[in-house]
Amino acid sequence: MTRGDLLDPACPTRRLLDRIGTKWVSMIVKLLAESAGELRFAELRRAARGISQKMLAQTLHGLERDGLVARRVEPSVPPAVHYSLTELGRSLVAPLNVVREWAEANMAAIDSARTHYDQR
Amino acid sequence: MTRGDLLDPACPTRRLLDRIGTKWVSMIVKLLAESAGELRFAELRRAARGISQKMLAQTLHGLERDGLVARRVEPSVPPAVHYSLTELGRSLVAPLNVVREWAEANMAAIDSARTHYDQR
DNA sequence: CGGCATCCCCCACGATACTG
DNA sequence: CAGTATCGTGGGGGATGCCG
Repeated sequence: MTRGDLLDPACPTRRLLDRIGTKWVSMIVKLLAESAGELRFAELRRAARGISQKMLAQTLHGLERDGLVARRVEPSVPPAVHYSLTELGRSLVAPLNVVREWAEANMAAIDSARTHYDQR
Repeated sequence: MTRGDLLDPACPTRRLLDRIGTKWVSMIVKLLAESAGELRFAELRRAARGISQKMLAQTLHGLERDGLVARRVEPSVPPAVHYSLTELGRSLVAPLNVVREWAEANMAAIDSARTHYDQR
């Protein structure tokens, strides 16, 4: 077991960051968490401003593959596909919120540091 | 203000993840946090197995620019450069630990989900 | 409606080499 | 020792178009 060994490529944290660090994951998890239920593909597409069809589908498939998101297909014409968080997915919401709170509290400081640094 | 609007490219969380999500950041922050003091370039290089000189330098500069890491040059021959976490950097350790704990607790479940998914 | 398929670009990252 | 410089590549990601 490589527990705690962030230096190892197999380290859980490193692998998790490889996933949730990807551009759209935290956004989609947040949208599904707030919806408190299911969202359709088009609804997600509208809500996630700026995302391309390709990346939305790709991200959702990745999340489904990881067991974080459930996909339910309604056999109608035209087809309706609904996405929701699994229990595992919901358990990730709290950790993400911690990160979000830190970011909201400290990104201004980071920006400020950056500006000063760049002006030297 | 774009507070809480993860959908906005200017959103703090999104921008933070763009930073700490980068391959080596969490690793270096962890090493500096555990050292409880300063580490030299070569020490970091040895500790962060697999990192290239280039990426180590690049990541450290990025962290310094963001005010998360302090750099202290000892004017000797050969030169000795010491890196440490700033207060801002140290404040990021706790949120990262939350993510790490979630990862350690749940990555097995994710891997399991992935395996099952792939075998269908 | 909910996707794949395709093309293309850019940049994170690695490998190697060189310097004060 | 602690870096820069340069080159090359893989894959993340966008734009567009087609399909059941």
